[in-house]
Amino acid sequence: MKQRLAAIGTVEALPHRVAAFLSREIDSGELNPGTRLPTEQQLSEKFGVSRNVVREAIAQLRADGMIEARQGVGAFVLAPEQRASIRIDGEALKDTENMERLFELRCILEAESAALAAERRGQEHLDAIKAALDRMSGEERWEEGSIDADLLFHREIARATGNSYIHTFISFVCEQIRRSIHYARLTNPLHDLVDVNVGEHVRIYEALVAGDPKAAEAAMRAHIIGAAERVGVKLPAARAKHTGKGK
Amino acid sequence: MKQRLAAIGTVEALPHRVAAFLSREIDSGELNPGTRLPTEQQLSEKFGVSRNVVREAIAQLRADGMIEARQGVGAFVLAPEQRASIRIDGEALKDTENMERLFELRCILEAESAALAAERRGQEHLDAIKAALDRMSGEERWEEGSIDADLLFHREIARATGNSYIHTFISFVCEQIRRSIHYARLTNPLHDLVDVNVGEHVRIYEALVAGDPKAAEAAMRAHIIGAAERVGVKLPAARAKHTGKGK
DNA sequence: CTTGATTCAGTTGTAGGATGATATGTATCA
DNA sequence: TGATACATATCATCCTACAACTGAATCAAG
Repeated sequence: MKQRLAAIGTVEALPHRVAAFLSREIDSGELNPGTRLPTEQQLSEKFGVSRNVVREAIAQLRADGMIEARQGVGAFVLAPEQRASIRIDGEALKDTENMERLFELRCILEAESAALAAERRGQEHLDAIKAALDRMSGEERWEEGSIDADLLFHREIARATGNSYIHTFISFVCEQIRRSIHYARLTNPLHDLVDVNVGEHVRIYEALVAGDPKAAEAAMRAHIIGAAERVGVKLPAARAKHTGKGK
Repeated sequence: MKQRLAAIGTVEALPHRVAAFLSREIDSGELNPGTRLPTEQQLSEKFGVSRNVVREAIAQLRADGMIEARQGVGAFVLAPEQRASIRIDGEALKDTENMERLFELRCILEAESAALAAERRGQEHLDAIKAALDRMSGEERWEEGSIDADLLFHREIARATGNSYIHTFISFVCEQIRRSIHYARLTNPLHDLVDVNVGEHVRIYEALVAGDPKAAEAAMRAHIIGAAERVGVKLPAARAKHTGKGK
C-alpha cells in the first residue's frame, strides 16, 4: 500500500519529502512522543523508496532532535522538551508574526546582555565593537555590508558578556532576523529595509565605554524597539519598563 | 591515507562524526564558502567509511544549511547568510562545567518571560501552571518526579507568554540544565542536588495570578538565583538590579 | 516453580556495488 | 564560428549483504 508523497512543484529530494511527511505527523500529534516509528523496512515499502532514503530522512529528523534511534530496537519520537537541539527552519520565518516574536526574544536577550557587557567588557571588546561601529557608519552605505557590520556589532557585544551561551543564542537570533530581512527584500524589493541607525548604536557604545549597565540596557532596548518598527514590526506591549526614555 | 576520526569515549554514530569533522572544517574557515567538497567517493576513502555514511553526513550538513549539493556537480560550502536554517546543538554546548553560564542565560530569559506571562496569561495557562505547582509540592518528594514538575512549571510559564520562540529557548535551556544536574549526580551521587523550593514557586505563581509583571520578574529572578546557589553555582554579579528583595 | 544462560528473530548500522539523472566539458561537423 | 552530439564526472537512488545490538522466547538446572 504505497503512499503517495506530495509531489509538488518542488523538486525536493526524496529524503527531504519523507522527513517532511514524518515531521508533520509528529507535529500534528499523530505520532505521540514515546511511540516507536515503523521499521525502516516498513517505511521504505510504505513510501515506495529505498531503505537508504528512509535512513537519510530519519538521520535528518534525528539531527533535529525529533526522534531518537536505538540500534536493534527502533526509532522513537521524542517530546519537544527533551530535544537536544534547536532548529528554526527558514520556511518558518516568512510571516510578520514570527518576526514579531523574534524581535521580542531578541529584545529580552540583548537588553540584559548589554547590561552585562557594560560591566564586564575589556578593552579588546570595546575595540572590536568600535571597529564594527566604524564599518557601519563608514564611507559606503552598501546595504549588505552595513547589515553585516550591524550584526557583527551585536555579536561582539554578546561576546563581551563572556558568556558563550549568550553569544550563541544572540548570534542565532540575529542570523534568523537577517535572513528574514533578506527574504523580505526579495519579495518586496521596493521597500528599503536597511536598518542602520548609527545614532542608536553610538549611544549603546558610549554606555559600554562608560561601563553603565542601566544606560546600556536602556539604549539597547530602545534600539531594538526602533529597529523593529523600522522593518514594520510593532512590538506588542514591548514592556516599556524603564524605557521611558524611549526614542 | 585514511584519516582517523576522533574516536572519543562517546559512541557516536559514524555519520555524526564525519559531519562534525566537516562542520569544524567549515566553521574554522579551512573550507571557505563556495568551495567544493571532495566527492563522496574521496570522502569515503579519506575517512575509511562507506559512501552511505558520507551521504548521511552530507545530508545532515545540508539540512543544517551549511552546504548545498548539486546533482552531477558536487557539494558546495554555503556562506552563513545563505543558509536556509540554523541549529543549536546541545552537544556543542556542554564541554565543561558551565552551569554558571547556563543559569545566567536562564535568568535573563525567564525573568523577562515571567513579566510577559504576567501580562498575557490566560486562565488555561494559570491552570496548567497551578497543576505543575501541585505536582511539585505533592505528596511524594520523588526526586526525578519533582524535577520534572519543576521544569514543567517553568515551561508552562514560558508558554503563557504566547511566544513560541521564547518557549523553545527556555525549554532548551531548562533541558540542558536538567542534563547537567543529572550528569553531576552520576559523578557525585552523595551530593543531593534536588532543587525544589516550593515557596519561591508559589510567589511566582501568585504574581502571575495578580497579573503583576514587576513582581513576577522579581520573584523569578530571586528564584533562579536561589536555585543556582542551591546547586552550588554562584551567579557572578547577578546584576541584582531590582532584585533587592532577594532572599 | 524459579532462576539463569542460551538461542533466535527482529532492527538498526555499515559496507559496497549497480544503475539512473544531471551538469559540464570536449570533440566533431556544418 | 557556432551548434550539436558525445564522453565524463558527480550526485541520487536502489539493491543486497553482513555486522552489531536488543528483547524475548526457549530451555535446562536447581
